[in-house]
Amino acid sequence: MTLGFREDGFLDRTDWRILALLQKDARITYRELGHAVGLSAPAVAERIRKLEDRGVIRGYRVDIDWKNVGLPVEAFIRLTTPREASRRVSAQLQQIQEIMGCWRVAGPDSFILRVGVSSMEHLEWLIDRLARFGQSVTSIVLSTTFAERLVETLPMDWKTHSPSHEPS
Amino acid sequence: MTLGFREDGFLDRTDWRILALLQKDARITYRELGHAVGLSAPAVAERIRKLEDRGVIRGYRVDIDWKNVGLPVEAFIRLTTPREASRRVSAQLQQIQEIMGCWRVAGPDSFILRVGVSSMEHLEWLIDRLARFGQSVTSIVLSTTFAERLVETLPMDWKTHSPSHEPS
DNA sequence: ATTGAAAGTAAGGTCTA
DNA sequence: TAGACCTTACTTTCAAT
Repeated sequence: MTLGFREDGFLDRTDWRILALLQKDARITYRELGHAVGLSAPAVAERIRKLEDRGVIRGYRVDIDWKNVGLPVEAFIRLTTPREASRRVSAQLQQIQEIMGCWRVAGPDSFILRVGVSSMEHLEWLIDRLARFGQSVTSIVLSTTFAERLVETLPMDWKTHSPSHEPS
Repeated sequence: MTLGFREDGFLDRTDWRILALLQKDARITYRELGHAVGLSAPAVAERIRKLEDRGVIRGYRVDIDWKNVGLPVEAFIRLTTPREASRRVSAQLQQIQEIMGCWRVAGPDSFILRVGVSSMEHLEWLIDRLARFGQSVTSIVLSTTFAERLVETLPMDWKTHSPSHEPS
């Protein structure tokens, strides 16, 4: 049975299969993609074009292992700044090359930063550099369980089963 | 003139230019890439193959805007678990679809999670589900300054200028 | 379905250690 | 001379009208 056109109001089952394959390998050809989902290459290309137009697909990125390019130390830094400074701080944080990701968050912290550095000495330098924006707390990454989950469909079962029913 | 063979002991200038272009668009053709860096397509393909073999390039991923696919709420959750439980917890966290990224960190926190959910109610459910692993602190993302920096070369100037010399 | 573009393969040239 | 790196030419596969 087919089932599942617009299951979630947005993407049908074929769209999700295409997205799953593109998450694994964004350089896959339309032909292979079509073969995998049972469509012609032009049909797949058209679907992908629509996903791009709708803003679902933002682009395609190479996945670089920074620890193999001289940035072996990774950390999260949460930064607390004076509330009124956040716009200015945000602009300045963008100038700092070591910051790989930067999010403004609600709560006592102002920003969460994901950083990549070449050494502990380098990290120390970075923390000192951030000091003038406010207080920071650094958590050095010991290991990455996963940095990017493969999402094959929306999590939809959460309403049906209660957390307390799960096995320990 | 060429210049820059193994400037940093790892990648030469051409490798970095290729990586920069692949970060912007991982589906760019070898021909375009070659044109941009002044090489033939097979030469570029060969360089990329070597970067893959060396583990610098891990793969190619589609960049999906999850807020356009039914996951409008993003948050970071730091989770503190009993030390001895971390291996078991790590395995169980992988089963939770809502967790988009999961890192084991040093310090008082055990894990940092990046999650994507469909609603505040969904987030509440997730937090409850995480409760049995230990204590959690949730920071809801207000805005993303940037989630993935374009890295065009290694940050190498950090040793030369002191943080205190920067403009305010 | 046809046609141009891209990828993959093979053969050969240059430079350097 | 061996190897790293490049080029051109050719064949096969892919994308798009």
